[in-house]
Amino acid sequence: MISTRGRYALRVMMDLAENDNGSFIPLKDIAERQGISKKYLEIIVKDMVSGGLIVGASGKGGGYKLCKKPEKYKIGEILELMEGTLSSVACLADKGFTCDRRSQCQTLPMWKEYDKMVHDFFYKKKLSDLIPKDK
Amino acid sequence: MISTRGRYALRVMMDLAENDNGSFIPLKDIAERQGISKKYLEIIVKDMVSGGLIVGASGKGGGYKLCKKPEKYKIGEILELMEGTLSSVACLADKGFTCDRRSQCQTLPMWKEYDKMVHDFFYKKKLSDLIPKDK
DNA sequence: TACTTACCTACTGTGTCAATAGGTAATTAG
DNA sequence: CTAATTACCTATTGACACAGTAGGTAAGTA
Repeated sequence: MISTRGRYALRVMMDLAENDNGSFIPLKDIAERQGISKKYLEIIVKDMVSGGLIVGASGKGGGYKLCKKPEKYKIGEILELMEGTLSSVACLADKGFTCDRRSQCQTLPMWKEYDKMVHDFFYKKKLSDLIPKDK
Repeated sequence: MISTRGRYALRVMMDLAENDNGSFIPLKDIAERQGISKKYLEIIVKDMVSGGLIVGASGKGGGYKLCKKPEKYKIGEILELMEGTLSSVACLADKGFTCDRRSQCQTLPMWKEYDKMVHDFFYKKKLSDLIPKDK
């Protein structure tokens, strides 16, 4: 289940794309437009900065800005950064996961097939796909 | 992320299918074969009975049994029963969920598309698809 | 009657989710 | 230089789910 972290991050990205005017956009504005607690968004946006999705600038005139064009962002990279993984099961999500039944596991192929489908779905979609053009 | 409830339930179903000999199979045997705590399985299996996936019988010679042929079970129905929902977001999972942004939500179509894809994937797969034929 | 098996209630430790609270550091406008 | 603005930081909280464990009761068979 996609949590608010991923969903809010997506909305922040969309808000930044839709309200882009070349300068930085304060979080206060985003929070008000989106109807999300600014305090909570701070945590989310912080991770988006450290994850390289957006850039932040302190001080007056500061705020946040996309660092790529909306069509360059894949929805998958946004969700994966915020959710940690898009994998359906622990044995595929954790890199160092060990399972002594792995070789004989009869469900693993299905989970792999599922994971690939999910990955493809979200990596085919771009941030720009979510924004109405007639704006 | 699919939890142990769903994954273990799947393994119990497969175990029942593979070891079917017409009579009831004790949980003890299943737990040993699968390497899962019997105590924990009790909780899971209880819900599988009340959900109508399998039938249980008490007393000596008791245990559990499938109530349909393996090819009649859809993986989706098993997972959905155990996980509560397969939906990706709360606004689609909860029936009584209200969101005042629903009408203007720009991500909802994507979530709906995703949910449909996931649903189709797991409802196309049958329990029998997971069992090797050369057994 | 003894044995086996499902079924029931209760509890626990760990972790995540979704925030809230109260600060500090950086930057700019006046 | 000062005040205002803004990002950024640490800590805490309550609720809840996850993954079990523990110990008992009811049901059915040999």
